Amino acid sequence: MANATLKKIAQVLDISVSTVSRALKNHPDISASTKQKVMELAETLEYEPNAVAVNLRSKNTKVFGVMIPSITNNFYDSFVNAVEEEVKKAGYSLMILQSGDDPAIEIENLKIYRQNRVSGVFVCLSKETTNIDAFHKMKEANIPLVFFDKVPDNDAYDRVCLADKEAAEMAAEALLQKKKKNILAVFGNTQLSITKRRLDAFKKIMQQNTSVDVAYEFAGKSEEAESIAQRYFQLKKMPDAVFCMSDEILVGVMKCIQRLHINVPAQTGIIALSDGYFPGIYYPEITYVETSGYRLGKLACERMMECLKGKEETTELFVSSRFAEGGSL
Amino acid sequence: MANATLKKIAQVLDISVSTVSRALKNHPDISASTKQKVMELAETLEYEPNAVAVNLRSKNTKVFGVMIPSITNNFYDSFVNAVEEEVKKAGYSLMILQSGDDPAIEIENLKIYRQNRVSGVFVCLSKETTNIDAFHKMKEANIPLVFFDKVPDNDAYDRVCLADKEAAEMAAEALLQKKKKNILAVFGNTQLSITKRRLDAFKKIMQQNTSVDVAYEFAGKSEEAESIAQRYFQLKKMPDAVFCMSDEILVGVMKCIQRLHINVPAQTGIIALSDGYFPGIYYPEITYVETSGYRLGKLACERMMECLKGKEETTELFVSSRFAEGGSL
DNA sequence: ATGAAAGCGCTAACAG
DNA sequence: CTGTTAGCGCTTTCAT
Repeated sequence: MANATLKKIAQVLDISVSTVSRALKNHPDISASTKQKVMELAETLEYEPNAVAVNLRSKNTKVFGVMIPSITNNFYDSFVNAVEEEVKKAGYSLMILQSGDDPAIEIENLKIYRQNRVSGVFVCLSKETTNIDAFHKMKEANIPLVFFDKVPDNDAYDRVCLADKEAAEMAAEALLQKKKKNILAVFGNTQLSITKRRLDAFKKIMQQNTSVDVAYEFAGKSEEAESIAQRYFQLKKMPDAVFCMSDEILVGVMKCIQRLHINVPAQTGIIALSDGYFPGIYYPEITYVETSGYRLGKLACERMMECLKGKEETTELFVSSRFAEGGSL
Repeated sequence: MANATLKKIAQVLDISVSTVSRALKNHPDISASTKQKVMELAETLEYEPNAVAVNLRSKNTKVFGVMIPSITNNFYDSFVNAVEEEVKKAGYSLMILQSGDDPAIEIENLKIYRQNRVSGVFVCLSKETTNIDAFHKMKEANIPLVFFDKVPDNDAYDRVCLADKEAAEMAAEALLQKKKKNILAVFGNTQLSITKRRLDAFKKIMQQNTSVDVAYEFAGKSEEAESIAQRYFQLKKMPDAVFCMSDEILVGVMKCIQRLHINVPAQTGIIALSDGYFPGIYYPEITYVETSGYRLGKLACERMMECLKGKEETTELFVSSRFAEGGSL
């Protein structure tokens, strides 16, 4: 007998709906005998509370939105994985919407979140987003927002980010320590704040050391990274190390390395910023500085929970980096 | 003025709630002038219907559940990606829950789906699931179920699957055509129905050709595949081709190939069953038979939509395979 | 063309 | 200890 309701139980037992409601919640007011009768009947009727009704009443859906450019991406995956794991403990579920890096869809999605009265939204901005007015509406609707990874340049919002600066610095220092002199550094889309932060930090370290040659290149996709690498490794003076800002770039560079049968680390060293999966699929494994989507997810959850508790001040939080020795440098 | 309601609009305009409701829906009964007034006010008040209330009333949440072992998996990703893309067109959203390959969590998750009165659930069984009684309850609750990939062995359910048989056959035939004589065939967890189907089909083709030597091995994870490959490639008589049942296995095998500096395809050929991303990251690119999570997602959606329209008979549907030449065979 | 009323399933203030 | 009542926001007969 599926889809039993409080009303049905009340009718069978000839008591009031509110008594049933309270009994099921183990309310102290209700007598033990009534409680038992109710509980038993609920059991046999396989009663399950209607979350939709509860939501309407309580004005709390216990659902978080997660908006990402695309779910087909290792980094966002592990973020989502962490968030799902974490919020489930508090009885929340996730409503995941992809923006496809399209600001118009992004706005659409926010509307869906509003209409569904989600308890909060985790958002990673699309590459194309420049105007964040649409996000103000969420504030007005009292829906807390926690931005992650691609975050707006605006102190009015809560943001959790990778420690891009720190990570890029660690990688740069590792390169210097290994006495690399002729480095190819491949970064991603220059539009992105994460690219800028990583680039600035990397450059800063490198500039302290004038004896090192660094070529800076930018690739939006794996294929571009591959052809950039191809170009550099065909020079008479091959790079003695490559820095890859992301997994996507690493994958492109490594394809070139395989194509040209370049020996790592003998002929050239490789270091990447990565979440950790891709560095492990190559031999030798790639040395990387961890930028963990998983830990970012956990941090974002912490922050979200604080928002729910009514924290007012917005902050920008960072996930620290970790150096992981592979064997490629 | 966020969170306007029909009631609020009605009060301001001094008309009834039902009129407002109708006006907003462009109901023919309502006069043009009233409609206009209502629409305008709704606009300025930034009225947005409360989906929760609508759901309660209509008993239709317009949310689908998606239950997968883990979201951190390329194949499920592309499945989810396709589903999200597709159902959005019909105004549905997704509630994704991970089972972590734990049957107990699976049951928990079903409960969450029931309580939230989702319109249907897409489910990929966990590796460990043997008893599917818990899924019967969903039927009783009138929540349609569409199983995908790891499906129960039970005709009472709707299932959409990869054409495992066909795909394995295509790969086997490609190996024969290339005159490979000493093949290492690595499959996944023997418990899984998908492993069985692929293995059976592959074996059947191979057995028709007695002059070919095939070693069958099984690996639960990438690392195991790697060490299996390692073992075989250290034999005096190296395999002249490797068949990889999945991306996970391919990744493991390729790591070994890199470690031992084996030349592909000169020294050994590689062929895989894959969704297409991983084969493309190696050089030469890996020849594979496509088993697309994306297309599976689309198919699953079609089936779900039919269920919603009240189709009674359950079916098992297959996504056809496609041969993709890489250069590794 | 519009309104009143009932109800989706649940909770909680108030009353007894 | 239990019941009555009201209401969350919306849709939909049924009247008028």
